[in-house]
Amino acid sequence: MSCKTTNADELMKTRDKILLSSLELFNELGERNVTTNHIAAYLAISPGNLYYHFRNKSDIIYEIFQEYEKLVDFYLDIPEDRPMTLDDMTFYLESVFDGLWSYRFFHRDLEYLLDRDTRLRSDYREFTNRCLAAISRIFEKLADSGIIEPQPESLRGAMSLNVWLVITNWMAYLKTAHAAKASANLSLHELKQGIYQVLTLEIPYLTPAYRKQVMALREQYRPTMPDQEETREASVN
Amino acid sequence: MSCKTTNADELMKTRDKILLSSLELFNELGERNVTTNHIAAYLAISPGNLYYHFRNKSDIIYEIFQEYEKLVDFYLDIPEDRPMTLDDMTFYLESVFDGLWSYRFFHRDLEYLLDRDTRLRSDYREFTNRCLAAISRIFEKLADSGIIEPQPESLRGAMSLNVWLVITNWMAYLKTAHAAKASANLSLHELKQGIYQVLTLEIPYLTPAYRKQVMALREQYRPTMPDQEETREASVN
DNA sequence: GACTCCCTAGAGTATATACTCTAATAATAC
DNA sequence: GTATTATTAGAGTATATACTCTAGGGAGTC
Repeated sequence: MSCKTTNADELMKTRDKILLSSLELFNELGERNVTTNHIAAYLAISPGNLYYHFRNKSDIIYEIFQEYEKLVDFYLDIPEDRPMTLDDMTFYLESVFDGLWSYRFFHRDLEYLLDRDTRLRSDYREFTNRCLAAISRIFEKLADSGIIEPQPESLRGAMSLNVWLVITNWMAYLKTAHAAKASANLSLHELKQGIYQVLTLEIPYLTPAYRKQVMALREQYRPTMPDQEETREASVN
Repeated sequence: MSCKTTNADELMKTRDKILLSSLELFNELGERNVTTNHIAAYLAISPGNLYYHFRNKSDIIYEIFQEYEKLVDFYLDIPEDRPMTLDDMTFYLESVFDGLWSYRFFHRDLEYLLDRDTRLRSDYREFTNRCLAAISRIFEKLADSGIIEPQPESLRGAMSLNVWLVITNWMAYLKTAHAAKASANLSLHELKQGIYQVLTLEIPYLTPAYRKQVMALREQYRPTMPDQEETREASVN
């Protein structure tokens, strides 16, 4: 998570280097703009070598998705033996957006990817359902802890879905509506302003006891500049 | 809106037929899977003919976007000379989802399209801002009419953005998480269940006077089957 | 040294895609 | 009718893309 490994690590197996570089390139350029030949060239290996390790591009993507899945599942594991704190909630939010950032290529071309790979489609479907269940469970436990008012299950389901929709669409919003120029210059910091939006959804349900605290937390993620961000261009890539 | 014109209309100019068929094919198959040669073949005209009318594929997409923009702008024109009713709100919601349906290819490959066409990028950016402003204005007028409680402007802004995120991501959610098999079988009716989600966002802000009415309205859009929809496959296409 | 197994190079291929070019035809103006 | 303009056909092209195939190197093992 913290070590900034450039892919050219000599200690790494070729197979892992392919996965890592593919993820890097996909995130940077979009899956659609990254060919297997690009990946091979980037790693300075031959296409034949790449295809020795992976049957095709879909297999690379599928394996990257499985890593993503594993990461999110790990973070969204709700401990059932203790009440939930505000810190827990913050951790979940931060983690989810971290994951979204690390595998940000995925949601960009989601529909196309799922059309091309039926394994991926059904896996992703289940993944979504697990996430929705986790979000709903978080709401439930937040209510148990007196942080938000308890809600009937049907409403909780719809609320969880809205949270999911906001989270998974936040990146696209930033890249399409926010940045005026290229889509390259986008930071994890900006992405996390999505937390502000998620907490906005919770506001009406906060208990008086916790309202102030959560509102203060939310304030920490408030977008610095609501709109204009034209000033920085020469940055990444 | 209502006339189901198949594109082979003899009365239509070739240029318009190209636009119409392109939209049809894009919606059905996704822009990424539709080439200019496909479009020409579908219309039974030559590629040369197509390129006589449009310099390139981007120009076709750009013009389709302008139609989309015009449609939504038309529907989201808020009359300032009278208070807003619940029927107005319903009309806005229905209209927005109608537009989303008619140009559904657009949001699917949004990021790629904007990367390829800078005109489109800046136009879309402004389009988004107009939509957000309209949503915010709707909230304001709903408060004026006593349908929802009035909210400070900053909260209204964040709420409007959440509404926008839910609306623009609802289609992707349906296509990726809902349908188990192909992504083809998706109906306008299902899409409009997104209205249920949008109204879910409003619930906490409803005034006692209107709560019942809006909740009843919301109920009309409740998803029929929350999840499993495997049973129908042989349908469209 | 020979055998085996894992890995790699790199040229090559079938297919697709966006787009061009030339010539011809239909429509319109005079 | 003739000139002009708008439209169309259809073959063709440069480039890209996912992927294959053959040959061989390097390291361990007997």
